[in-house]
Amino acid sequence: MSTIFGNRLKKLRDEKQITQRQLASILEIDTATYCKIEKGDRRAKREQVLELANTLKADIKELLRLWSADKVYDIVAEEDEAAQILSLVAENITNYKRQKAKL
Amino acid sequence: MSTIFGNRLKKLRDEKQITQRQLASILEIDTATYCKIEKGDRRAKREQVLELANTLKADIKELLRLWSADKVYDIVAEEDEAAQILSLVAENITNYKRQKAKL
DNA sequence: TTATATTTGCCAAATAATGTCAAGACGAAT
DNA sequence: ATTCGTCTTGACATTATTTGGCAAATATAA
Repeated sequence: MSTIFGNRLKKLRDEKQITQRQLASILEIDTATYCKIEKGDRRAKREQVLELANTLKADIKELLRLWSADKVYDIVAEEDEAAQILSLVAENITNYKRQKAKL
Repeated sequence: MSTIFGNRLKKLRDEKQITQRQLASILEIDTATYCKIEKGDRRAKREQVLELANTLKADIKELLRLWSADKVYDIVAEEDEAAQILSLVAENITNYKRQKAKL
């Protein structure tokens, strides 16, 4: 699994000098689970991302972006035309927005 | 759910004048299930995509691309910074490839 | 209407994801 | 070398999500 989010999380945690145990406690999960989130073995829940951003005084939008990126990465990394898939999706998103705006 | 793949599938099927029932039979699934795949209510399995491409004489890579795109779309469509997420992933893919090439 | 094709809702089975526990590994002391 | 605290890993139970089938409903033709 991808660790775009986890790596950032660890960096933030190191900067703030907080232990995994402390964060785990705030999220009300086992330290093992938190560890896995940081290592990319488990996915954080959306609400947990918000809680983490809050606790670490980090940019919520940035963390959510990284968190989503991990999910996307895991899907396209397995495909050989990853870049093309991404632009295809970008296209569709744009079209959808354009359509929505027209209404 | 997204229908990038399903729409293409229907188009191909219409062109070839094949019924859902026929395709369902080839995939060895219920027609209802096939219907859902086309409508985007169910996700086809990877092997089913291959089988479909084969049966419809369509470009396997194209179908796989659309199929993956659906999965990605569903993830980023919920986020407000979808485009940024996509480019972030594209970046990471590139970096990874570059790293891999260096070895 | 009658026949065929497509679609929907609901349920059970299969699969995947999440979390905990217990045990192990690593470092920095002492 | 042992102790202490932190971090990591693996196996397992629990939960959530996904999948497929059945039956009924709704089109679409003929």
